[in-house]
Amino acid sequence: MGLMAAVPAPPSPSMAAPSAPPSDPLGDDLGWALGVLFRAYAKSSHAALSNVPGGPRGYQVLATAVRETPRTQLALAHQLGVDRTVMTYLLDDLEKAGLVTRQPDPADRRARRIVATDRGRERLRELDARLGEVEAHLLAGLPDAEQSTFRALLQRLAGHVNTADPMTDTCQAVAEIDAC
Amino acid sequence: MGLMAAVPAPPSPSMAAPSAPPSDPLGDDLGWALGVLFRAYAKSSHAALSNVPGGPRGYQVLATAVRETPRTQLALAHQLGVDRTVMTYLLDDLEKAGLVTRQPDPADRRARRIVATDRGRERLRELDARLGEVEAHLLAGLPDAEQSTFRALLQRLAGHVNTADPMTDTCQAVAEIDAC
DNA sequence: TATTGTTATACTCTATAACTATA
DNA sequence: TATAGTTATAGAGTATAACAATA
Repeated sequence: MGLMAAVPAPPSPSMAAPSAPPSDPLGDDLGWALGVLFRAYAKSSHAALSNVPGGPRGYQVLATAVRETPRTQLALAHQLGVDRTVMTYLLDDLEKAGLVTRQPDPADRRARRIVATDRGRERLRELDARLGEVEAHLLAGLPDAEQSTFRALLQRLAGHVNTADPMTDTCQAVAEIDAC
Repeated sequence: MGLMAAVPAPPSPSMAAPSAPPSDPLGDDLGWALGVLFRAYAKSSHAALSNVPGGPRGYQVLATAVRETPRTQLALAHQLGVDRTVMTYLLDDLEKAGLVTRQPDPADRRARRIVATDRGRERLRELDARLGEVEAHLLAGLPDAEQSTFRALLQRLAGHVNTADPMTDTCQAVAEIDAC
């Protein structure tokens, strides 16, 4: 049983991982492999997104602003799973960089709609191209056919995991833990 | 291009993730799926390891102490990819819990060899059982045959990624970034 | 009174540097 | 002088709470 390293909470991304799977006589090592792959992707995408204020999360905000109909800050925060106070900082920086603007919501004068600027749209195209390279490079160790297989299986798994109630599931899987 | 949420550095584990892949007209969404799966595993394993001081990293130290020949703190730190100062705190807690002991290195009086106690060995067995359940549950959305396929492909990918020089690779993948 | 967004404060975790003891 | 381990300090990043404007 491997377990990816440094799972819990890297405040500064301690993305270092064990260079070898902890001796696991029983065979496979899902946690370790998953952690290695995730960290590799996180590291590469972080580099690919050094262009965006806020890094990966700034990218997500920008992408949502470009691709979906304008949303309020709070809606954006919920959708992306970040705190609303963090969203404020993120938007401050993105707006300063001229990639998005805060516009008054005609229906609610408390709220602000986040819309991408032309510059933001253009920037997003660059970033998506870079991310495409990162993804391709991450899978480069596999022949094409197996890349497709892996992507498909991963997608299906993520769909299942995402659909299921996370907390219920966690407690089912680890029934003997009292904290649940 | 999805990109898992909150990639960079959750000081407190902001493990929240977008509940849906950012609209991606081009099809697949590797980053999002990888992030969802990783976070699900991180969350479940964190719960499964609430029993160990230091959480997932405490588990790794314990597992290494049990399964490999005794190592010095510094060797452990390098092997697991953590700072040596963090290793001190980790070992303080593990030793306080009676799971490992610091023993003098006969060859170097500066160094300490980390060895697991009987209690530590027993605890590790429990934890491995729990992690096994977590892994099984994570893959439960796939039929058995495809679980094996996924595990095998993931393992191969992790092997490749881990072998390649990470920094060189990152810069190759994102050639236009000056920071490299 | 409740809610959107902002600001200020405290907390968590990590990395940096300074210190002790050995080599 | 360099290294193993410890301790103290500062830093990055998040969450909590208090605040202003509006509903």
